[in-house]
Amino acid sequence: MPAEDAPAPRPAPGRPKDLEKGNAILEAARRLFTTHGYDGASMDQIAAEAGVSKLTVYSHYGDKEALFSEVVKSFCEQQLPASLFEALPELPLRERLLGIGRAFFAMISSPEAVAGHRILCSPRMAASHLPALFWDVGPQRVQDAVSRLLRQRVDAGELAIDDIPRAAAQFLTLLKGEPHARMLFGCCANLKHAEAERHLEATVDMFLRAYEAR
Amino acid sequence: MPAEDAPAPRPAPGRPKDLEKGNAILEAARRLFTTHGYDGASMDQIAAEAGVSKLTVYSHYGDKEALFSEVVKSFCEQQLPASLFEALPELPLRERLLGIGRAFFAMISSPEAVAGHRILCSPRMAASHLPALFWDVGPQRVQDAVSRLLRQRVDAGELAIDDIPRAAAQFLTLLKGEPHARMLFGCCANLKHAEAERHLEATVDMFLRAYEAR
DNA sequence: GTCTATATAGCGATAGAC
DNA sequence: GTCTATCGCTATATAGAC
Repeated sequence: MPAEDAPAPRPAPGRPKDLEKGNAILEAARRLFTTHGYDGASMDQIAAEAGVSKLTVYSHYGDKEALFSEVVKSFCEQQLPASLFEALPELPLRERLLGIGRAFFAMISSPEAVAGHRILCSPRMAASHLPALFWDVGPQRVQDAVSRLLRQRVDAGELAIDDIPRAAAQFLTLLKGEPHARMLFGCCANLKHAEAERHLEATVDMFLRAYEAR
Repeated sequence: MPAEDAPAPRPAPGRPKDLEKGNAILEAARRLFTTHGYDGASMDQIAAEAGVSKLTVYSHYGDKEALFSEVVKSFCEQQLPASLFEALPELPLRERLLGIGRAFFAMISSPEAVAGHRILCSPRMAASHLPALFWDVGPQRVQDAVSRLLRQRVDAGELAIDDIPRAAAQFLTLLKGEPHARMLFGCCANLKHAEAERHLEATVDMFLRAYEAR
């Protein structure tokens, strides 16, 4: 007997596949933006890659800039490694800094992160406030977390630092260093594992020579 | 007596105003590329700004990419401060590093240099070999010069450095630092003079604490 | 060698049928 | 809510007159 009174394979007749298609669009946009840049990824390509029509993209996200903004937002939320924000005072300082450095350097070295960096500081974004927004939810949060960690080690007498936020910025700047600059300019493929590890050790060693309590 | 045998107001009848117009095009291109980016500056605008026709631009430089390449080349040649490449061993080390830092930071902080950096690491340039070329004639040359200077001070017993090229890269990385990153992302106008000076001193002090011979 | 006018193509965004 | 077809605009690069 097919007399089911309300089988309702679609619970919400109004907008059945919204979320599904919305996520497909977001993923397609993330892929195409990171591989071809902002101008290089056309709304036609994004719609085709997501398997929907172009107007569906527009009805979900308004326009291209709003779609890109959503991509950046979701990207930042899933990128920051939790290990950066734990104190772990039981670990020796050098090991703790090496751990932070390893996670941070891996994060900024991923092809998607490099591509995102390139887009966000490109001339196309100069008039937008999105880069400044990204700075607050990305680099600034990391820097604050490192400042808190340094503060603890200073209080414990392990470090002698005058200006802690500046030292945190210096540490992160050194971690990026020449390898990250070369990646931005496309001068090299990713570092080999041994080279990256050598870079991390050299960074931590230099930082500790400058700031370790004598 | 007007009997000059070859007055020749035009020495080369074949192409009378070539160099003049060529330089006007180059200057117009430099201005528009640095203010509007690579894609943002159209060949129409460049031709109009230079006071010539668009076809003249094409006949002089071939296509847009070649024109941009010429702009980068001429820009690099006139940007590098000579003071970076002098040894000046009679100056105290800290003053010498501060001088280098001041010149280097001023160079990379100029609106044109920031705009150039943005363009050269933009996704639009990812497929080109121009960024790699720029790296060799720009950052790499500076880094080599700093390496030579550090080598002298190590030989003089003032510094204790294991890996000199890496230390040179660290010094330049620190000089760029957070301020330069913020400029790239458009998070701030130029630093005030006092802030920049404080940044330079903090950089040199940290570098010396890490590498000064004890 | 230089100019005006145009060919060709791609973009973001939208109107109307279902 | 979703799709096909198209508008309006701007770009690079080129053909033909002088």
